[in-house]
Amino acid sequence: MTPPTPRKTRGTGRPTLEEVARRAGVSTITASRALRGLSSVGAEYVDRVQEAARELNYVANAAARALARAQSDTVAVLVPSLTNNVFTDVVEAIHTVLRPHGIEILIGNSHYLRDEEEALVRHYLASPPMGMIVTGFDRSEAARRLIDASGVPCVYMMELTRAENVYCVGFSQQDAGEAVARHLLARGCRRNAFIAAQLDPRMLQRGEGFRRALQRAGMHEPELEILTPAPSSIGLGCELFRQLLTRRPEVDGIFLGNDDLAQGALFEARRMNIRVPEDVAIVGFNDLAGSADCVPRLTTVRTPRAEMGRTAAELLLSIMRGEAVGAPMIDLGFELVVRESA
Amino acid sequence: MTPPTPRKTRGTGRPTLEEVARRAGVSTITASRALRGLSSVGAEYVDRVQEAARELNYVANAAARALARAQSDTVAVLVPSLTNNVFTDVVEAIHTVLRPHGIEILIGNSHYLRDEEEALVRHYLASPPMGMIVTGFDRSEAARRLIDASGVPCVYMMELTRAENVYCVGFSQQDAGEAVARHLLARGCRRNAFIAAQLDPRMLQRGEGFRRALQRAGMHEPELEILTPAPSSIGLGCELFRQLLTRRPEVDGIFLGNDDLAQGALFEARRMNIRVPEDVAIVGFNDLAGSADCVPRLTTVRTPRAEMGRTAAELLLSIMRGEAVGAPMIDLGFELVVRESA
DNA sequence: CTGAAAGCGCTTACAG
DNA sequence: CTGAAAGCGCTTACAG
Repeated sequence: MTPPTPRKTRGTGRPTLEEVARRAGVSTITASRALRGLSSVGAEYVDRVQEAARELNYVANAAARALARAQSDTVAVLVPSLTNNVFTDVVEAIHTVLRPHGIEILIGNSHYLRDEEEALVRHYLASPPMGMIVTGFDRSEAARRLIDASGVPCVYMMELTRAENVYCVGFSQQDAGEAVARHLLARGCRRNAFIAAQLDPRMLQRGEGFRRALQRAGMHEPELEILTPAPSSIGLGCELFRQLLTRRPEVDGIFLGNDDLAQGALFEARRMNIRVPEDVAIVGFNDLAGSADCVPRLTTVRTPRAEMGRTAAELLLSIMRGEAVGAPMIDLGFELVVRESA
Repeated sequence: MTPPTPRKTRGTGRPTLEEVARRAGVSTITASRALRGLSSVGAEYVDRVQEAARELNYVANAAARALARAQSDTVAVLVPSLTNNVFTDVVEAIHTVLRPHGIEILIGNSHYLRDEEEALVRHYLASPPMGMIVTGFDRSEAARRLIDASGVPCVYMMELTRAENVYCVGFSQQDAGEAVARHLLARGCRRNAFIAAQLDPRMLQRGEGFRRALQRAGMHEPELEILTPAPSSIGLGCELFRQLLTRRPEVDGIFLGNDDLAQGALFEARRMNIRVPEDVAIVGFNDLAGSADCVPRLTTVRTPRAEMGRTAAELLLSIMRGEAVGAPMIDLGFELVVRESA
C-alpha cells in the first residue's frame, strides 16, 4: 500500500502543453492548434486555451516542437565577416524583418574561408533551419551540394546571377566598378589606380568593372593595380597608398575597393602632403561610417545594405510560406555619392 | 495478405542513432554512449559505432538531444550593439573559444534597450541554453530574475562587481576614466571637457571616474560636459566638438567616451583649423579601428575586448563543466595608449 | 560495462 | 471542428 516512489523529475520544470490543455478543459491537440492559430478550432476554445497559457506563463518547448516538426524556427545567415561593417548592417536588417515572425537567426561567420563556411553549412544543416540566407556564390562544391540537397529554402545576397531557380538579391558589383572608373575619367584623371584587399569575389568583380571601363577608354595601366589578400583595414589603406604614390607619383586617380582602405589613403595623403583631390582623386566603396565626415569627405559608392538584408529576408519569408514570388533575381542597384575627395 | 500500407514518412530522412546502432550491432543506448565518448563503453564497441556513424554520415539530431536532455548545445550571448565594433570583437573571441567545443552561440542584440533585452532573455530561456554571457549589470528587474531563476550558468562581462556568486570579467570603467583625466592634467590641460553619447552605464562610469579625478585636482567644470543619449558615431563627434569649441573656445583638453566620437572631433578640428594637440588635446576610448592611423594618431584607452570574450567563454566553460573556478571576478585591466593627439 | 523501458513535449496523420 | 494514438530521435534512470 505504499505509494509508488515518485520518479525523479526530468524535463525543464516548465509548464507543458498538457497542463495548459487540462486547465482549459480540452485535449492537448486542440490546445496545440489553438495556440498555433489554426483556423480549425472553435473560437470559445481558442480563448480558453490562450487564457490558460497566459495564466501558466506557458512557453512552447522549442526542442520538442523542432523534433516533432523536423524543423526549427530558425534561419541561418552566413556572412564572411562581422568586422567589416558591411555585414553587420545586412544582418541587422535581416534580424529586423525576421524577429517579429518569431524567427531566430543564427549568424555564421566564415571569416572569408571556404573550409569554415563548409563546416558552418554542415553544422547548421544538422538541425535544418527553416531557411538560409548566404553571401554570394563562391563556396566549396560540397557546401553547394549540401545546400541544394537539403531542401532548405535559400536566398543568396550581395551578388546577382541569372541561374535558374536561384533566388538572389544584390546589385551588380561590376557595374559599380565601372561607374567609379567613368567618374574618375570624367573629372579628368588620366592615371587611374585600383587598390584592393581581401580579394573576395565581390572585390574582384568591382575591379573587373573598373578595369573594363578604363580599357574601353584606352587608359588602363596594369601596373597601377595593387591587389593583396590581406584583410581590408584603414591601416592597410595607409600602407598601400604610400607604396603606390612612392613608386608611381604620377597617379592622379585611385579607386580603393572598400571605404576603410580609402579612409586610410586619405590619412596617409595628409601625412605625405599630397592634396586630395587636387593632386590625386580618391574614391572608396560602400559608404561606411566616417566616409561622410572625414577630411576631405569621401566620394564613394553607397551600397544598399539595409535594403538587401530586408529584401532577402522578405523574399525568404515568401518562399518559406510557399507563396508565389516574382522574379528570382532582385537588383537593388547602387549609388555613386560624389563628395569632396573625387 | 496485402502488406501494410507504408506510413507516410515523417522525420528528416537523415540516418538515426538506431540505424547506426543496428549497423554496429549494439543497442541504441550503447551507440549513444559511444558517440558521446562516455568511458563506460568497451573500446571494441566504440570503434565499431564510430565507424558505422562515419559510414552513414550520421549527425545527431540536435532537437532530439535537446529535448531528451532538456538542454541545448547553445550559449546565448547578449550584447547591446553590433554596430559598435567593441562588441563584434568580444563576440568574435567568444566564438573562437566555444566553437571547438561544438557549442553554437546565439547572438542577441538588445540595441541598448531594456525591453528588447528582456524579450531576448525570455526568448532564449524558452529553450534554455547551456550558458549565457551577458553585458553588464543594467537590466530590467524581470530580466534579472529570469536569469537568476533559470539556473543557467551566466557570466557577466564588460563591468565588474563584487557581489556574491556573480561571475564577471571586465575592467574598471571608472579607473579608466580617471586615468584619462590624470593624463590630460599631467600634460598641462586646465580646461578639460567630457563628451559622451549613448549614455549606457559604462559610458557613465567612465565619465564618473574622469570627473572624480578632475574634482580631486580642483579642476572640474560641470559646464564642460556634453552628454547626449544619441548613438555614438563619427558624425556625432564632429557635431559635438564644433558645438563645444564654439561655445567654449578656452577648452584645451577633451575626453570623448568612445573612439568614433574622438575621430569625428579630429576631423572637425581640422575643418575648424584648430590644432590637435597644440590647441586642444583629444583622448578617445576603446582603441577602435582607425585610431592608430588617423591624423594626428589618437591617444586612447585600449580595452581588452578579445581577452574579455576569451576569458568569459573559458570561465563559462568551467562553470558549465562544474569545475571549481577561482575568483568569480576577473579584472583584465586596460591600457592608456599615448599617441599624438594628447 | 550493457540494455530494455520510459520519457522529454510537441505535432502529424488518421478517424470521426 | 475535435481527439486518441503514434511518433519525432535522443537520453535518463534503473537493472543486471
